[in-house]
Amino acid sequence: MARAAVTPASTGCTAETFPLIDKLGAYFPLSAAEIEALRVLHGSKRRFDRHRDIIAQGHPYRSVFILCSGFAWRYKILPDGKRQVLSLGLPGDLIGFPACFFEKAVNATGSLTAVVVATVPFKALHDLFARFPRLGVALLWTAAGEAAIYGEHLVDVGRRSAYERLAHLILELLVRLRAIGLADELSYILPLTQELIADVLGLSGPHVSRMLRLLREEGLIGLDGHRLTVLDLESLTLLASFDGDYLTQGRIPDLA
Amino acid sequence: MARAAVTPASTGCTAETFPLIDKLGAYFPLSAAEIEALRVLHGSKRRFDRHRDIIAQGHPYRSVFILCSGFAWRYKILPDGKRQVLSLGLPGDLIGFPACFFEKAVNATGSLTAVVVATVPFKALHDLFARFPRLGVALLWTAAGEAAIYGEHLVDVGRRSAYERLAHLILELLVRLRAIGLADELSYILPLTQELIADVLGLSGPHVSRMLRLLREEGLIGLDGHRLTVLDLESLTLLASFDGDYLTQGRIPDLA
DNA sequence: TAACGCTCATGACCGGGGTTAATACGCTCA
DNA sequence: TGAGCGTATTAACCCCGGTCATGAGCGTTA
Repeated sequence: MARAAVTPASTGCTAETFPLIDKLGAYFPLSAAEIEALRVLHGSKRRFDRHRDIIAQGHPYRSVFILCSGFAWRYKILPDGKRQVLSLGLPGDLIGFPACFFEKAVNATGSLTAVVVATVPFKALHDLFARFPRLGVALLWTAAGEAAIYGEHLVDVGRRSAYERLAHLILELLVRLRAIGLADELSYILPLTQELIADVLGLSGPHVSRMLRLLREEGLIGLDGHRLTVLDLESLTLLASFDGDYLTQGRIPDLA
Repeated sequence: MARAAVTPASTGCTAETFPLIDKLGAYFPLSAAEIEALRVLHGSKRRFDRHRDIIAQGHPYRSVFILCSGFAWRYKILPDGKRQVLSLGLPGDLIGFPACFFEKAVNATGSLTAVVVATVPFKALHDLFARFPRLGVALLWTAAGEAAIYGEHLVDVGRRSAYERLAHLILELLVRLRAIGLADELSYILPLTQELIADVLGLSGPHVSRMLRLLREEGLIGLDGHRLTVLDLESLTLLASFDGDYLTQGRIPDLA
């Protein structure tokens, strides 16, 4: 399944596609009316350059954003300057959750690359639920998927060694990027700097560098610029105790 | 606001109350029909002794559980035996999420104390959404609250020292338990063993013991058996860089 | 009352990973 | 072509917190 190399510039779909619809459609077959309603939801699009705040901590938001293209991150900065990345947003992900449910956003969300987001007023979301309850369930389903990812990240940071964490993140990104057509069978453009990887995994920059070198020396991965290639999937999977089930959200409850 | 001492045996409401309804009602005023529907949802109750699995990892579930009384935890055990607690369930919390959206539960959920749970078939939840879309939004709201808690836990484990983590957890539990009437102004019965605290915070048992001693020696907390008392709220808050906003989910979107 | 198990306490040891700093390697932009 | 910045690499040092071990306290069961 060879694909043309994905350049960092084209991280995601174009502004004309609807990755969220693709994603929900994979959960259960959408009716024409549902698809149309979701399209309408994408009405007002907005572009951000890289390294901008889409959601600023402490500000009020009455909207959710659908990430149409590009990468985003949710993060928190502590008073002493330490930073922790809470989640990585890929095209098709909903961002602005949970911020929209709070008086003031508890976390900031920013663009990692240039991004296009569709702004969905909370009210529109609520109306959508009223008209298409199945879509409400579907959104709960995506929230469940995110919760599962959080869980693995907690295990990473709490109980895995730096070496294992890195292996786990590499595999998680491989699976997630592959699901949206942004990775080849065994390789992808790493959309993160080492500094950011460190803040995802609760490590320091230099240590990420050390562990990446080790993974290279052990022949588990190849790294050429930002192009990462998994060389020994089996060893990496074992090392990280990686079980991709939490990412392949295959369950289809009886909504017929 | 003095309350009778809460003994570990009576952790939560009786089987006749509906803490989830109280919780949602605090979000926005529920109609009589909505309350009635939620009551019906509590139809089939089930009791578990302490230290049982309510949800076993790898098994399929087509239900959500409302925790009516007692404490629960969601956890993951790694192949090498290490354990990480992913979340703590208090009365009024929904458990079985995200398990019910997966073919096989990705995490296990167990009872910490004796518990009473109401079993809610996924189908019933879906029907509820169809009839009362506002309740669907309300459930998304509770999911948002959980997501915020996860975020803080990630920051804890990733970027705070053991001492700070402990302070943060103590304050989080104070606020959460107070919200459901299970804590006094500044003290509560700690529903966890030190071993479990360690697995929540990504630490070792002995180190939790050391840090608790330090907190006591510094005069920040008192600990008599399992009764924990916050002696210096201000210092503790500063130390943990604790901002309870993420727990007081006060936002009421326009659902009128 | 003794035996058992669970939980907590505390000490000795040491290793993983943080910190700091210096250097090198590209980019982009003049 | 070089200045300047962001990013990656590598080394020296050392501390936080894990591991292992021992023992105490205490409730439960026989």
